[in-house]
Amino acid sequence: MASVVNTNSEKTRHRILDAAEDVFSQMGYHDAPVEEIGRVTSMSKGGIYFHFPSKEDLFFSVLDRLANRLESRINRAVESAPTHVAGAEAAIEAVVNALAGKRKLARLLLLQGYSMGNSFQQTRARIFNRFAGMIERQLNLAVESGELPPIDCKVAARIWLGAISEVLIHWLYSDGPSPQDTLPTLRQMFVNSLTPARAQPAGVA
Amino acid sequence: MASVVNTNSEKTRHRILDAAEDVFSQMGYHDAPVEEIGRVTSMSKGGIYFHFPSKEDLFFSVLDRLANRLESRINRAVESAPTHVAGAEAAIEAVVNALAGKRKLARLLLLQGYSMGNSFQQTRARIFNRFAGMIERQLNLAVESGELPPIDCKVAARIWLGAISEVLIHWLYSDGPSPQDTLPTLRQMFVNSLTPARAQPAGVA
DNA sequence: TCGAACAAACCGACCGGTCGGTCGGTTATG
DNA sequence: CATAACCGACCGACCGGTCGGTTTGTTCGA
Repeated sequence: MASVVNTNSEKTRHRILDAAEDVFSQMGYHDAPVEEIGRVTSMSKGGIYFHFPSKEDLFFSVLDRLANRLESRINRAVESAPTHVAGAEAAIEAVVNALAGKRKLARLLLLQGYSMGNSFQQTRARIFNRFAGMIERQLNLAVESGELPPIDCKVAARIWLGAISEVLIHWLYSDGPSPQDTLPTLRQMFVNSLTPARAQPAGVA
Repeated sequence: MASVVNTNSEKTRHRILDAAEDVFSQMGYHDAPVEEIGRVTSMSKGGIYFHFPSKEDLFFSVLDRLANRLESRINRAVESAPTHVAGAEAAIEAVVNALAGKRKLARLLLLQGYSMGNSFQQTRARIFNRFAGMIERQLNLAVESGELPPIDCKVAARIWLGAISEVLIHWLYSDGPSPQDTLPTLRQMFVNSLTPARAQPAGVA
């Protein structure tokens, strides 16, 4: 959170980014006219285009800022975990905790970009790869240190990234209870999935 | 697969749906002009609007048809499974198998709708709920029959729906190998996640 | 068997509205 | 007074949907 250059211009940039975060998360990329962001910022469209070269660029900046915040939060959670498995667990938990209760940010990160069309896919992939990579790294460490039996950490990370993402999205769509309620189950299944099961109780062939 | 009324009109509807499937999956909802679907169908925009009341309606029809096909495919897979756990497993596998190698359909189902904006969310939720419900039902049966210890089947189904969805999406973005290669890991982790783990090998607190 | 009469299917020019981006001009700032 | 910051009218392109009109198919009476 350093590197905050307090130029006036820099402050305005932040004001615009804040407003864009709101507007994009509520209306989605496509349905959010730049003028609306101007309205929230009390600034004209031209003013915004003075600070950002294009609407796409503005949106990407918003996403990057959000992803960075989330990433450092995850890192903090991972670092204070006692084991590597616990680290991976903590990473997952951190994402859920960070986005639960903040519908706006969750919507923004998980849904509202797609309306940009195919040029969004690259960015979506980049962001998800970052998070998948963080989980994967923890799993790899856990395997190397003998905490876990050898598994395909790449796929495992992807699976669990998808799991939390879908849990969050489902929460966004259906005004259900907080996704934090699912954390016990999520945690349990996560740990189980990484370690070989006992022999099945009474399974048929 | 019955109820195929061979009216000429009905045939044209199908032709349009086929074309729309192609066009939407390649360009996404928003970036696909109705005229483009007309071009593929060798029909004018007006002609298409004679058969469908709106672009949205057309898109929903395409999605429904696809979801129905997928659902019956899953049902067939589930029915021929020996146990309920195997049934859930088969459901997951069926989705992956059905969409692997068919990028077009996968893109359509998993990505290209979002560009419609907020009115898509309802439909997305409906479709995903259908599939989550199918998995959930199998898990419930497995718990009731004693194949599985009691677990939160709703959340578990959601988790695994998210897992396969993310695996597929990742495949769509990165020109990686077929997602069928991940099936062994997917299967293994799925089964493990449902049954309690052995005591951890050497875990710290 | 033919063709008038009617309807279903289809055409494509056009309308209306939106919105990203531009640019000449105006106001703050140092 | 020079430069950065900002304004907002305007341009140009796009596209969903409409509608008057043409074509194609069907029916039915003579």
